[in-house]
Amino acid sequence: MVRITLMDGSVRVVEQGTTLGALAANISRGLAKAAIAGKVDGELKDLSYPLKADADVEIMTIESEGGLEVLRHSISHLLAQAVQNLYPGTKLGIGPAIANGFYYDFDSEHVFTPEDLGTIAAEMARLAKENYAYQRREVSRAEALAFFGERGEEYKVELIEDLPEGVAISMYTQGNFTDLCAGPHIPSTGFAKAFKLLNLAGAYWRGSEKNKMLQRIYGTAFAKAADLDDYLFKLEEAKRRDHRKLGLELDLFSLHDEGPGFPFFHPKGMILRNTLEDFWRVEHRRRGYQEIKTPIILNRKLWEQSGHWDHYKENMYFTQIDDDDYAVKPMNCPGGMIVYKTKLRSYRDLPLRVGELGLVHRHELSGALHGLLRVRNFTQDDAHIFMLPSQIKDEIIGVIELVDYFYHVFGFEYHVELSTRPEDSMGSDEAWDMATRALEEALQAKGMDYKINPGDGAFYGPKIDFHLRDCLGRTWQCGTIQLDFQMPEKFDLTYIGEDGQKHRPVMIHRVVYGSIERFIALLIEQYAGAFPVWLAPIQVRILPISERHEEYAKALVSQFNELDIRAEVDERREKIGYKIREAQTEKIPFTLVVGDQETETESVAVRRYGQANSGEKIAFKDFVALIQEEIRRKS
RNA sequence: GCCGAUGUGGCUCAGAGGUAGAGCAGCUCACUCGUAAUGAGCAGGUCGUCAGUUCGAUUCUGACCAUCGGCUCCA
Repeated sequence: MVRITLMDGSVRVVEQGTTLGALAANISRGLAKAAIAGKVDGELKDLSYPLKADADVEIMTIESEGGLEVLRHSISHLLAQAVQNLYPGTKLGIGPAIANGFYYDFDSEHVFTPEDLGTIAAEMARLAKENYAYQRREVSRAEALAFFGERGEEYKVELIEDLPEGVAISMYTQGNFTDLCAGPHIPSTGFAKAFKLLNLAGAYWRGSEKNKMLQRIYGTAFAKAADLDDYLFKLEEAKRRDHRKLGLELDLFSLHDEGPGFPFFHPKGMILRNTLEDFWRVEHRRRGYQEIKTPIILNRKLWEQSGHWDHYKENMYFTQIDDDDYAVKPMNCPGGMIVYKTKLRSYRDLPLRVGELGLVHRHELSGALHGLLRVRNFTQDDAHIFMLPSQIKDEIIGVIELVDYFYHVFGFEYHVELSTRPEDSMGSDEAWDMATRALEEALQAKGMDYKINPGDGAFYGPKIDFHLRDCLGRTWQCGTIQLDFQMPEKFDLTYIGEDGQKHRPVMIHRVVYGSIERFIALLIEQYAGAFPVWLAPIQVRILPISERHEEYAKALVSQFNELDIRAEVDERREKIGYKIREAQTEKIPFTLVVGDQETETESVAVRRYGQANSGEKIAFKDFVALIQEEIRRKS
């Protein structure tokens, strides 16, 4: 007999060899039905796993988060089975569960088309109905190599060869299909009830562009059909928030063949930009930042000195002036270095916080361009902080707090990553260690959760990245803090210390928005285009009922203008319903209807965006107070 | 850059080997109107670009460009 401790702390004594499935049945009939896998002493196991010794056990149901992952992973095997049935000779890559579903990579003679997805899904449904059991078998390395080698599964062979010594190698078989897999899996294919194949993509084997490109099929799966429908509906909803669609509809910006990756900002988009920049300037001035502007094109020698020529050339654009080589700046820092060096600095000047809204150009691969989220020129809300080594931690904490404050104002949730030394980089290991440790300590001092991103730092230093989410759940790096011991060295930056001697300052590169363009894209999606009043390109639209109310409407507009409130009149000879509809379509926060009653009483009938059946009449001066308060609160 | 898909008036989309349509938007006219579309009329496209096949191509083929979904890369 073995003693099993369950999640709730209760203990069951069962016969040795009892399977997890039998244990679940022993606990309750409901659990037996919902169970798909389990955890034994924290390790994921199939329901068929026999309990050999005393253990802590958790039975996982299909509804639980871990359970959903098991289900999705199992359905990726089902996908592979269907594909190999339909397209014999297809070789298998990998097929994991991912955040919202799963994928499987294939190497096939057949080029999959979107139409094939329906055929494959039908085959999957057929296989699910057959209700094959997922049977686990542990094998020796030699046996596994022989099995997959015989079948020409070169990718599986490569995976097996890379498995560490001593690890158990297992294979799962359902019907005529066997895959190399650690498991666990659902008991049988019949559990796959609600799944959908979503799209096709190319993906390099093991994520390296040096390898062959495989064909990846993405899909998703849920415990029940209602959950799947719900998810598919949310995907559709998300498309409505897409900043590329809303940017066009709301007339904020446009992209053209004449400048791929070089966005054009329209008047309304400029209001957004300028509002964000104004806010940025106010908040930075308050925190002791100064502002500079450095040139966009600078001499080749500068880029050689900074190390960009050696480490960043592929991403840069070049030009010639009077037979000399110049580069268009991909970063603002070298310009900032030059400004620092324009005079002798004292330790009393430090920390020196110097900001720059700088337009940088970077050559991104054509296939990577994406609306305003990935472009080839963008404005960084950059700043370089020059400081004493003793000021590092406090300065980093100051930036972390600043970023947190900004994102909070816009209602963004974010996650943080710490990126360490990349392969192509400069400087000593000691300097990198010191810098990485300083960033880590600051994060710990703030009690922040963070993920480590090995080898993803800038070529001159490690960094803390702040990631925001787009409407489809993809995350984008926005804010970043990069600690740099290299540039001060390269440019021989100095300050005069208390001892009257020259010393080397340390510097931070940091951005809060990251890229104004990217931040605007995420804002559009965050608010679904319905901006809070302080950001809205048009804050108030006045709709006169008829021609005789136009004069009053115009008088209101000039009063709003006096107060820096962005207002306009819709003077078209249209019915009020038509004008209301249009103002709502344009997501204008406040629509004011003015007719005889309002004209006579110096009032306005207020309709807020998204609120039907309103039209509350209030005095004009009361409305002004209301909107001013809302602008002030940035809500 | 790589894999796949797409590319028709400002926008959303239909269409066929014989030289293009709809709705919305725009313009004109009428209606002067109280909270999500008043009616009528007009105008607007060398069908992404460049080659090729053909008596003839926007429709077939190829190359290129751009966009979309990924991979890679990064703010």
